[in-house]
Amino acid sequence: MQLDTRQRLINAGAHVFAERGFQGATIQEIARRAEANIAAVNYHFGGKAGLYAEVLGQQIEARREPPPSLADDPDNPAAQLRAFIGWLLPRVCGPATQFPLGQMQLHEMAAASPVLDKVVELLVRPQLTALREIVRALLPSNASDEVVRRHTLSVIAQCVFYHHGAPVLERVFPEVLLDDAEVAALSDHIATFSLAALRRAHDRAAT
Amino acid sequence: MQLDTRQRLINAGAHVFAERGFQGATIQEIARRAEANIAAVNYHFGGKAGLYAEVLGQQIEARREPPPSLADDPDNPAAQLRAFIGWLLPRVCGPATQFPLGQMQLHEMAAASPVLDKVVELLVRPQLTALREIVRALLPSNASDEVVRRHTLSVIAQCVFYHHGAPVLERVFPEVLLDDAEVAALSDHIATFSLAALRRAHDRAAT
DNA sequence: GAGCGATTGAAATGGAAATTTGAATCGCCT
DNA sequence: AGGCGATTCAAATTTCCATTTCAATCGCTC
Repeated sequence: MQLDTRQRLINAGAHVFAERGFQGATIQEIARRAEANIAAVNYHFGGKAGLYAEVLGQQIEARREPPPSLADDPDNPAAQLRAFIGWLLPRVCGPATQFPLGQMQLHEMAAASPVLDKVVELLVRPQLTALREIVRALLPSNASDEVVRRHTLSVIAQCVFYHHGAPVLERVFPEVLLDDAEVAALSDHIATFSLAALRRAHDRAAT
Repeated sequence: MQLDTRQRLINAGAHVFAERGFQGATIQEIARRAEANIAAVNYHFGGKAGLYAEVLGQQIEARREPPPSLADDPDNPAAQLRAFIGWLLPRVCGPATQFPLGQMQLHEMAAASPVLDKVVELLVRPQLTALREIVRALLPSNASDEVVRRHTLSVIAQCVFYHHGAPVLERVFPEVLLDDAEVAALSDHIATFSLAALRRAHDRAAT
């Protein structure tokens, strides 16, 4: 069945904004892909900015499920870390067509706009908070907030790298294809790598 | 002393392109900051694109020193890893005014252009190759290329994260100031974290 | 099927920004 | 000083794109 013009514009906008960012996108291209007239953008959304806001709102809404948190299984933080990474990685490094939000965020980071604040508060901060509690449970109980923060960011860094670094990675390692199997293997590697480092920090503090 | 117009345009262009990217930058602003006439851009560089290429060329040239490599001290790969991270981190997360190339690369990654290829070949690949040899020396000798690559990327990920993630990080952790002392502490953390993970991978293979 | 608000379409309008132009000025050499 | 190529300047010109306009069409109610 055929979606109405309004929704077709939102879908097309998601792809074009993801590819080119807000500035680089043209409503001509969006309208062409949506098989709609350019005037429809202004009619339905009041302008390019209105469409952008609407696209972002829908994208954020579409992936608002909470991440695995320590509360799910307080006695096994190592398993929770694996679960968290397995949950996050496909979300940040899946194909752009599947998760345009990631590409849009990348554009936002290069040219911050007010909507970046919205993305941070609604998406990034809850994820970071959940991960921090898992990491805290894996570190010695007297670890300072600063130490916990640095370890948390070391884990997150490995996950988002495959997203932020994609344009560079596919040039340096063109043979690596980020399909589902590769993402699963990566998720396993990142969890093992991080747990090894965290365990060692824990052991060292015990001596 | 006063630089000539050509060089003033390149310097001003570096800042403006770093802040706004190629698309977002206007030659009006560049000319204004360089205290030059907009026609000078076309006269000296043939256009905005020509100036961009020239800025990028100078920036790449300015930081072409080779990274610490395993050949410097083949018997102590752990120290080499520390040296490498201590070398790379200030280069990727220093202030934008000091290293505009980082900001420009971020813009490039969000909207890849032909010059990204140049950045990758001249800067990224040599650094990645050097780090890979260090990591290989820290892993069991029978580690596959794939395993070495993943561990290498886990190390790099932690370094570039503070650059790519800066706009988000300063919103989530506004209290963290990336001054020289913090960069040094981070460099130490990343090296310790990574060495712990690598050692553990090595020990596990030995059993 | 007539009327009417909601939507769509093609063609203007307007503004911002890159590029071009041609005259004015500078630096230097004789 | 005078000439000449290199450079700078202000003022067009052109291009690209968002937005507006207004006429045409659709979908629904009476």
